[in-house]
Amino acid sequence: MGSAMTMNAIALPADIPSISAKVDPADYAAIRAAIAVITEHWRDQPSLERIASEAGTEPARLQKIFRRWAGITPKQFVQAITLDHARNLLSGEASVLDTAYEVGLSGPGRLHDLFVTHEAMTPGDFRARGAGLVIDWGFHPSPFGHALVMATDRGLAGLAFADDPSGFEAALADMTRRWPRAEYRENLKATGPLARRIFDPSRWREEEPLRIVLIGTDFEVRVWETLLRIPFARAATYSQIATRVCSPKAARAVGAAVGKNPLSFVVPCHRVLGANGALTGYHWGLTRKRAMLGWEQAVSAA
DNA sequence: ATTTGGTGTTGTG
DNA sequence: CACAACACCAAAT
Repeated sequence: MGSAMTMNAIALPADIPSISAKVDPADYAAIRAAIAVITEHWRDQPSLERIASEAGTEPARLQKIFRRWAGITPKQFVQAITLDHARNLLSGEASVLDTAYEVGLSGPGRLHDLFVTHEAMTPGDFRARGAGLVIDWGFHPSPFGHALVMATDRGLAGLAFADDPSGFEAALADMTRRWPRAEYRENLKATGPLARRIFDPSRWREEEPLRIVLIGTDFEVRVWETLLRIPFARAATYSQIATRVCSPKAARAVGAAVGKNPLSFVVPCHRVLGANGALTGYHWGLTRKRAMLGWEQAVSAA
């Protein structure tokens, strides 16, 4: 970890507002450990006892909090993340993206998604107009660890993750580095409602779309827009996205752009897999990517 | 199983 | 302007 960035004095308020979902976010640490174990050993279908012991938890407690988090048991989760299953996410039919464009973001019979309206800001715009841009930020609990929410008055601009408070500084530095000219201020009052809404599917409403601001190059923004068309609990490959945005050969360029997505989860870069169904990479850790995919499977099965 | 060669975009000098 | 780096991919060892 580089220490050139001295981002001291991150105030940690005592009263972190908790999200209203049925998930107790404090348990994510145990859940994350369990998922890490599962990720390592899913090939040999580990038992609940083994998962719990290797994760340093009691089986009964793990069963309970995991179920509250995902709606399914750790054992079912093991089945949900096998390679075969990941391949199934990639479309049975033509292409998830093709059908998404035909049907629209959310059609009948398809799960609702986090409705989003976006406006793009090119780096040029940002430099010119964003000279006085103020970004409010705050850490909030989420089903995937502590979430760093960053917002402007024009909408949500950044979403990052940290496993525990010791990672806050790094996460914040990672994000502020992307828009060096902006002015940052901690403001939980502004970011709290966004955090609550983003991670609670029951609050996703078509009538009140979530406003987001995409700050990136032309190409990057086009890639991120395409990601928004991948339906909930489904997945697409890098080359499918490349075909849509540019040329099928551009898969690698797409990978680079996907990796720079500043709005993880909201812009669902976790739904992009390699051509063989393997999870290729994730800026905030492959474990978290698996957690998000598994969580979506569980939520959509309900 | 691993290696290789072809790719588009971006950041750096 | 050139060049390396990249969350890729298919084909050839």
